[in-house]
Amino acid sequence: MSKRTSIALIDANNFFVSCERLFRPELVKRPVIVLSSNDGCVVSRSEEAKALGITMGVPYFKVRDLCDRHGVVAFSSNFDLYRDLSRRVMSVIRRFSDSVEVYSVDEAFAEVDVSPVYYEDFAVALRDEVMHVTGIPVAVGIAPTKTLAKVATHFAKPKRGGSGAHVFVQPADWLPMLEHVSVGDVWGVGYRLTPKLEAKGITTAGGLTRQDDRWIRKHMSVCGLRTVYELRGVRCFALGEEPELRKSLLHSQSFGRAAADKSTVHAAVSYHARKVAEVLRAEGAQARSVYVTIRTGRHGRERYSAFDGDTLPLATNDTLDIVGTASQVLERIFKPGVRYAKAGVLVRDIVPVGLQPQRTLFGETTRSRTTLMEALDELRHRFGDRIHIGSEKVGMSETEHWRAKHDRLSPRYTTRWSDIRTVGAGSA
DNA sequence: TCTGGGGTCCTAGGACCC
DNA sequence: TCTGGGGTCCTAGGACCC
Repeated sequence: MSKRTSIALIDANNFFVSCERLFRPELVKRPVIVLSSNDGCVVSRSEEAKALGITMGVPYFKVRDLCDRHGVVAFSSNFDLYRDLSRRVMSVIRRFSDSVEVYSVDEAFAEVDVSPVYYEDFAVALRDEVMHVTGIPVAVGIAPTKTLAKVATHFAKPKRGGSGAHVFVQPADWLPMLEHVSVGDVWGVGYRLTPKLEAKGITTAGGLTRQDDRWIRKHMSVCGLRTVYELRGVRCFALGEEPELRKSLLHSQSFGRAAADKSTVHAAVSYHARKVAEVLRAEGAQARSVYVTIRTGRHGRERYSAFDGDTLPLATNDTLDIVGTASQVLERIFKPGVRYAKAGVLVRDIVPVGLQPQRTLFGETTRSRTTLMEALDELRHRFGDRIHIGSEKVGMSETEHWRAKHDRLSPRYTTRWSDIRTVGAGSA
């Protein structure tokens, strides 16, 4: 007898806002938003903020007046806090399932290993336990495929009148619901395909399931075909296995102010290269290809962007190697007279440490600096991100004006001793 | 003045080889 | 010298996700 399992999707409600509210309970029921890096765009909104018409991804400056008028509380992104709370939510989910795929900071898929008659109970218990342990509200959807689990979660959300749990077992459960899902809301149908589908008269997820396979394959590639199969209940996307080694790693940031001088851009590139090396070491990985990306703002009259890289003879996670390579690439692609607004460093061809000989043809060994890097990492853990390399500094008088602004940052309540909240007990 | 950061996969086309 | 099929590998670009 084959046991049919289903997939649960656990999705935190307005995650970043929920994290901020956890430590500022007086903000519950008030409009709250969280901004992206550089306080650029709105990336998370409370229901009250959504009701004011603040849309996802809107530039903050466009809604600042509206926010001021309605007393909307705006936070800069506090990723240390969100990452830590995410970790706690995921650990609760793992108590409910042996097979969990962390899909993003605020979402996870989990295998549901109970009989379908208990799906509803499972979803409700999971929702309540996450709330009880972490204080983060989540919605749980259960269905035979990932794409349908996304739809189920959609209907579980409080803003759609859901209770935080929604379950699809039979096609009769989901087929009528698909008529009420816009085709653009389907997981895997983005802003490019949506107008094409609508032009063909396909406006809902239900319409998509009735479409001819050959037409889908031709116009949406195999990716689209898989999505359509999943909506019909045929599983095409397996639950993610072990966290494989990542394929690429990017560290980048928009500048607080645009910069034209090479030393400033070089400082930013050096910083991102160092951060990339640190992440590689933390993950026990090395990379062979180092790329640099620099560009102007995307909205001004002046537009320039460049992306290029070098491949090293040996994979490395050494800060000085990666910074040095990135600096050489920057020399090639830097164009004088351009006002740059963003820089980043990306590495590819990532392998686990120890998978290659530590010696080149010429007998150079990369081992010699390993101890130095270990010492740097140790210093960083003890004293924070204060150890820089020389090229990150622009000059004595120059402030680091490429660094992003985050004027509305909340304290790092859970990851920094100095930011831990003090709670008074007894007399007030 | 002010528009994020970090990923994945697929496909077409070119280089190169037999 | 020219022609051509067929395979592999790499890369850039497109589309999607959060």
